[in-house]
Amino acid sequence: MTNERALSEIEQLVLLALARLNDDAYGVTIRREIEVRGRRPVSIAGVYSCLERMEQRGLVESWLTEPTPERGGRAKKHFRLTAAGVESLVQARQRLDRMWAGLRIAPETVPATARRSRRP
Amino acid sequence: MTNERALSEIEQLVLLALARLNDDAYGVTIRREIEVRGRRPVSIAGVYSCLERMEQRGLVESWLTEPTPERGGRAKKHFRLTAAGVESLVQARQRLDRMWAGLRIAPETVPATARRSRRP
DNA sequence: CTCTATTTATTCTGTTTAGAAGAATAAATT
DNA sequence: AATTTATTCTTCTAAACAGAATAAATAGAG
Repeated sequence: MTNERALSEIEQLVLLALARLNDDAYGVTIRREIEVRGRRPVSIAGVYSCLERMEQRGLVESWLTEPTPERGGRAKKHFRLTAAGVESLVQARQRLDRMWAGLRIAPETVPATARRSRRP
Repeated sequence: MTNERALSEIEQLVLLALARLNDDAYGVTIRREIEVRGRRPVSIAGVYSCLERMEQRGLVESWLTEPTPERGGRAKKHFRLTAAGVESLVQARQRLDRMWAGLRIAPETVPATARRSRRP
């Protein structure tokens, strides 16, 4: 059945980029989305090898599109989420939600000075 | 800018386990927390090497505690978050929040098992 | 019109190291 | 000595990086 292996951080970010980019998701735009919105530097080779890996696992699927009439506008390899990809993305999110649930340090309440925990 | 390296998934989970376990955080309990709450199998060697790595980066700190009067209760190496650890944890969370923001696939709307914790 | 330069996009090569699996070791109690 | 809890060690695979190479398109000089 579906491989239960957890997603690495980059795998999560790539899947999330796919979810946002919709029809415009290919190597370069995926990388840009992660770097701009995620503020997370990532190598282009890392993005591609990650995509290839996830395609083999059935989390994403790809197809070639026609060249576009612009400089360097060669045919692109586009990607989209599969149902399994969406599911494992949601599971990764739920896992983190469970781990965060009830913790005193919450992202919205922490400025830069996190309160030290007291002894119970 | 982002001179700090991003956290891997396991690094995040270990830091979150530390945040919850407070004074009771050491190799075995950290692993258990991740496996039970995170439902994420992780090797014990992975936990320790992750901890060592993060200690060198200043994200956690450790100290040895006294043996306890129970079978196998040898001295344990306890860990706690540093301020830098809290900060990078929060940044990792905020990064994912930004990536998730506004996506139509939301954890609470997708599969049947999604249920927010009751906590007003 | 042709040939080279430039741009966008992907793939390849080599390297480092995170993390898994499992054995080995350490230190406590029974 | 045997058992239990805890940590460390050894070996191995593959994820991710850096950077070069390649591919395919248009632009521009002549």
